[in-house]
Amino acid sequence: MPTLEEIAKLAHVSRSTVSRVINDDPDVREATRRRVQRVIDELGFQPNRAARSLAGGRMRILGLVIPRGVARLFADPYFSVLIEGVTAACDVRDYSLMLWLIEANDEQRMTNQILHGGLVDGLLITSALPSDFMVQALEDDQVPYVLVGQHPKKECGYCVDIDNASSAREAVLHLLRLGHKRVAAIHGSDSTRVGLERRWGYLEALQLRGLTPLPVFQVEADFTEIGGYYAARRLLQVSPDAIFAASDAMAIGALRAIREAGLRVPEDVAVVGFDDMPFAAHADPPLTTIRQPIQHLGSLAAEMLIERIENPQMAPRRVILPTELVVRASCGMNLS
Amino acid sequence: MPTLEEIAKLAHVSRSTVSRVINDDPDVREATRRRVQRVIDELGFQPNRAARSLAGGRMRILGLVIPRGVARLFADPYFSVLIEGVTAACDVRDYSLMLWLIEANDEQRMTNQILHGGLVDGLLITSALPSDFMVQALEDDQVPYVLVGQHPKKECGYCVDIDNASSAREAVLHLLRLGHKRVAAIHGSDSTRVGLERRWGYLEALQLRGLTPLPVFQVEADFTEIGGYYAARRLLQVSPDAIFAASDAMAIGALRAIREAGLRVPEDVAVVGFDDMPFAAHADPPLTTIRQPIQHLGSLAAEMLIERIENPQMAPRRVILPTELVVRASCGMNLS
DNA sequence: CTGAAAGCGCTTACAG
DNA sequence: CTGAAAGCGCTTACAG
Repeated sequence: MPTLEEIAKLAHVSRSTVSRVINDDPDVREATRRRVQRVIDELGFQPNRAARSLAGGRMRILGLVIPRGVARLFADPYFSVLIEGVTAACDVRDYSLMLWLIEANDEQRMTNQILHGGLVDGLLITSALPSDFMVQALEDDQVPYVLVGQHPKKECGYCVDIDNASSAREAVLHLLRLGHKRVAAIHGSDSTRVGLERRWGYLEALQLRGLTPLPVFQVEADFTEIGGYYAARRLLQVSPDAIFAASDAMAIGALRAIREAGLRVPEDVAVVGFDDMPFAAHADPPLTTIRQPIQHLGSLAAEMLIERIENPQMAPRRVILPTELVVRASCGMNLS
Repeated sequence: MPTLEEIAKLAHVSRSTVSRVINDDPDVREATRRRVQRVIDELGFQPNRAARSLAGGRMRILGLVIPRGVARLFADPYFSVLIEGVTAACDVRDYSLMLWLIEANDEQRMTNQILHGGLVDGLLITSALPSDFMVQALEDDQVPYVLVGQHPKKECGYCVDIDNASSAREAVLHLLRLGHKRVAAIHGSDSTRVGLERRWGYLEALQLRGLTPLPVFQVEADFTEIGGYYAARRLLQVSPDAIFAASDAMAIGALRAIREAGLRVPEDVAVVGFDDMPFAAHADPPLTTIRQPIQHLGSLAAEMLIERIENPQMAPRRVILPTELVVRASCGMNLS
């Protein structure tokens, strides 16, 4: 691989000029630029990243931090799709993506290592993750970051998210509109923001229709299929005619429990999920759910982070992306 | 963030010595090492990665290249789990992981960009991906790489894989042992190595038992759930009593088709999958399948790559990891 | 619009 | 066992 120096020699210019061409500096005469570019193309020159970073103070690398355990549990497809969005945005802006799966207990060591050492210019962090420690470290060290989803406690300055509460409310209102009377919920843990907010949505919907939420109609699970399965088994004892599950994975588990109980979906029990994971459309029956724009969240977060990196003065910004109720067969379609 | 220079000053040594301490050079007096280390710890010093790389010629970064389309289609969990294995190995050896999802048509540009520019010291490549172009470029440029799975055409020098053919053979032999007579196959495309080899295994098993493979009992699909669904619908027209699906996703599709046809699994039609994806155990009924040690493949590949990076003379090495037949309910358990 | 020069923060022979 | 010095390949004011 040639160096910038050699390109300069062959193009009969200085290193400075080659550097300017590489960096799209407008102050280069067109003829010069073309001459240099031709040499670059001929030799297939790629500027050395380490040198560029050392001299320029920027790596053009974003870090994406995902909690290891959650990556498996919560929803594999979520992270796959998120990564797709992030890489798409990175490609456009000529950034690269560095990935960390971090252990909850290893957070402190990792944080230090990731934040400093200058390997990345900024961090994309999934909301489930950051401990107070980590968020504080990010703030203190003035490392550019963007949260995907909001932090459980703090109001985050820089994040992209959806409105979990109003989305859940829409899902439940849909069930109520269809005539279901005994709408139960499998909700995620209240210790997660997502769990809490989606549960609020459920409660709001009932209250909007003058219904009293019954404790026996609300069972907590851990966002997994198996968790949803057991939660649904408990709920079936009180004969709901509809179940709102706070994640598609839990909804799938509920479908299984309902089938095993010899009941039909949606005739006996309607089900609505949340997320619109790829498998939701292929469930039996296909799952009515709330579509999260996951890929868009990823690309938006990356774009926001890059903007923040390139403009450290950027004011805090919280973007809430709209969701969409995707009506399929599991909710009992209203044909009137 | 302090620099090495400042550490040197505070510890009353030269930069060289600080550098040696950081890099675990054994030729440092114990007392000196301790003194320097203390200053490092006190200031939380992290050596600058760009500078380190530029001077040392190594980034301590591995690149993982995944085809974008396939990432979604083939099996999300596969890549999630693979990444878990890779990052685990990286953590141990103090490497970081860079991720690229690349478009098939964008391969050439990406290859050039990834290979040169020195952003990564080596590449981990999923076998589905590399075109002849890419593999050739890797060889020509002497970039250290390790394939996960084998290349469709070339005998790869450095790769980790499973034995697809013999694993598939075991799965089908298991069905035959259970007394199934009319064993059909939903196989992947012959244009993929995985598809081809798993199909071989199916054919071998039949032939070992003196059975003649019938063309109508073999339907090709694309490794997806929906593909498996349609393939199974076709197969059901010729009344198989068992179906070997070359991936769990396809097996799930087959389960759905069988259920829709009013047949029971495994009483009417037994089903065996391949991969042991997380969802296989929660299928209805739970899916008998071949367990791939995906995480282990990932960590082994990363270790092999790091070894190759640190010892460019490393001889070619192909490691085949064992698989395991996981018997669940979908195959019709033999209780004798 | 272009070039000469300093500097980014490390590593690594080379001396001693 | 330790230090002085060169060098890794770029970027970026500063001149002109």
